Amino acid sequence: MKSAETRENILDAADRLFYRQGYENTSFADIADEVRISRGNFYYHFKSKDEILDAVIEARLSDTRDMLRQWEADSDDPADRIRSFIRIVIVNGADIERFGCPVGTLNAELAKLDHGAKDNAVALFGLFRSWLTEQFVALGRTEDADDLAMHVLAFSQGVASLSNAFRDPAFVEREVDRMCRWLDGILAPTG
Amino acid sequence: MKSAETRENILDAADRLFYRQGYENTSFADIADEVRISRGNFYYHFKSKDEILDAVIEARLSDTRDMLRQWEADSDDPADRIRSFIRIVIVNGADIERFGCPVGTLNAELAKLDHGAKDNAVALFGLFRSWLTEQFVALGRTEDADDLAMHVLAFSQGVASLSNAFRDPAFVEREVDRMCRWLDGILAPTG
DNA sequence: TCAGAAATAGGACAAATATCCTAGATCAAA
DNA sequence: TTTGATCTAGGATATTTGTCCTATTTCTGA
Repeated sequence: MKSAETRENILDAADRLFYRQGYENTSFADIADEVRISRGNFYYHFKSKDEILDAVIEARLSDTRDMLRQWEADSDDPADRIRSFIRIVIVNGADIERFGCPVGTLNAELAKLDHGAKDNAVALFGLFRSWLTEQFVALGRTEDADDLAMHVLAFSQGVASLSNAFRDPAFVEREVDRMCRWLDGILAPTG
Repeated sequence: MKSAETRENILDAADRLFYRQGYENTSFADIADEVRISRGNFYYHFKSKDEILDAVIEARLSDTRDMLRQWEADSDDPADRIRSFIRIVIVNGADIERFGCPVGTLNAELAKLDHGAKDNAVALFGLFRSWLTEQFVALGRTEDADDLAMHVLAFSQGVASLSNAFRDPAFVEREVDRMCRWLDGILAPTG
């Protein structure tokens, strides 16, 4: 069945273009050109632009789950896992400099468009949020685990936003270091 | 001369709509409807959409300078001034929940559009950055004043992004408190 | 091999949009 | 009051975009 492959190609191109150009600013023609497919074929696989967006978000959710699982596999230490998250802004530094955080910028755009898929995009944030919360719970911070998770999320969004604006890798590294020190402080409180 | 007034009205409407709907997603018709003016009249005052964007950013730069001056007038204490900045996310909380940070979201959108006005938008960030830097210098942190300024900026961007996603005022307050405690730590180091 | 289903191509179309153009209205100064 | 500049309205246009439709090609199972 060739269908699944074409669908996958469309999805990949849409994912990439939505990230780089934004959802609204990406046309069917853009995607079709990238996949080297006709608009007609396009509509055979996706009935509307909204449907592609839903599928793209679904794919990102799935990819994110895989990444989180990978981080879990990489280390049993919740602190290490959290550090894996903190370092995303370095690992994906080049893309973030050019296009911002894929989660944050999609969410911001959909909020402005008042688009129905915004909740799905928020679910992407939710994935990181609940995963980070789990790690903090595992570290014994049962009561404020969610607050700490949100703090770490906020860090990554702030760094991504300014990285996209000023394009200064040194700033990103400094903030990552600072965040890691903060995490160390969480682990071994001085009080 | 009625001209200046009409131009001002167009600018106000464009500013508001660009913030709420995004630049790309706001059409001339949208602005014209809001101002109750014809498209023709429109083009008498602005030759292109890009020209309006430039003017909007210019206006925001001017408004921001006024706000910073006001904060300077409100207190001679640099720490108080920095706290004024930190509290923006609460003062403008309602708008940020719905539309995100006007600076950050515009910047993100223009980066994706690869729009020439992106540098102007970054200048908006730059205004806050240099102002915050000045305050930290006044606090005696000459060496790392800019780093600290960027850290405070990153805070506001992170909080704005997540506020826009999750719409939780309690989170915003917690992060503001945390940031103020961090600032206190800067002022009176324990070491 | 062959019929029916699946997949693809590309033209057609209506709506939206940025921009242009021209005619009419308004206003300030002589 | 008249004249010329300024301002405004709205139609015209070319382009883009999302969507639909039909014809053709490719694949699959009997």
